[in-house]
Amino acid sequence: MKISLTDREADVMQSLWEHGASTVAEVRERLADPLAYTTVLTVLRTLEAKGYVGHEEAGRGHRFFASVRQQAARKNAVQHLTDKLFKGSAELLFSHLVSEQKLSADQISRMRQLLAERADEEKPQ
Amino acid sequence: MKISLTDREADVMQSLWEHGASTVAEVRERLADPLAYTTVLTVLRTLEAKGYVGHEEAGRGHRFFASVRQQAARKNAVQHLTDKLFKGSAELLFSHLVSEQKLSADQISRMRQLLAERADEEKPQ
DNA sequence: CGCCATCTACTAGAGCTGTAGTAGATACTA
DNA sequence: TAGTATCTACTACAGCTCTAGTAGATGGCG
Repeated sequence: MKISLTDREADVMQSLWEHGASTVAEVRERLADPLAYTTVLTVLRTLEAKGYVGHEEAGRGHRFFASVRQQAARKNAVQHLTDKLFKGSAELLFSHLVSEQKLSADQISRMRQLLAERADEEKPQ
Repeated sequence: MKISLTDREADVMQSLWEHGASTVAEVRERLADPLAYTTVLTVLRTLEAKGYVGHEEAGRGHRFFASVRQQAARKNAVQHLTDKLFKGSAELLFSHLVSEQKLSADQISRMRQLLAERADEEKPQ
């Protein structure tokens, strides 16, 4: 499944991924920007129409929940970025990250650790 | 300067970054999708209005050129993605890349190399 | 019971994106 | 020079994004 989120949709999905099934009011409270109640509802409806969110009855109102995993959305977005600006090369994106982002020594060492583990998996003995 | 490109704009910019100053016809030929001449021109005009592209007279027509660097556009895009889907953490994006993208042993070793160099710079002795 | 708060559904409108047509200028070509 | 190709400028329009208002249902409170 192809997942593509607009900026605002990403904000809302983030809220659902982090806090689980939520009412409109709850999502709204958590958003950094002050939006009208109906605005948040509209975004949720759009997300539902796209199939990324579902809802269940909950007393007076609805409770919305993410029906796609964050991992999947991330993967799609990274793929898209890679295609559009890094000629489809994840490695290019990677080296951009390493050279452009200001990384602390700690971060670098954690990344090296990750890669080392990864390399071990690839080539067990 | 904040750079934000739509999908189609990114295609066009890519063409300019790769091949340097170009006429509309040249850009058009290079695009993967078959677009009308005027469509390409419109995109270039939009890019110019946004300040990402400039042009100079060239005989009968114009020759357009990128006036922002690819590096800058990439940085902006990565930053945006990081903010929207990775809670602002470049490290999180990184570990996603390592664990989700299918990387060859070669790629992993090149990445490790990169990080090793980087680590040396951080902590010279 | 009548009022107020809360909620969803529907509607709306401005701005951006993507694509392209038409008009008019210009230049090459027979 | 008349015709054709090429180019830019201007206009257009559908679809998406973002935001929010209005109407109408429903439930709690005094």
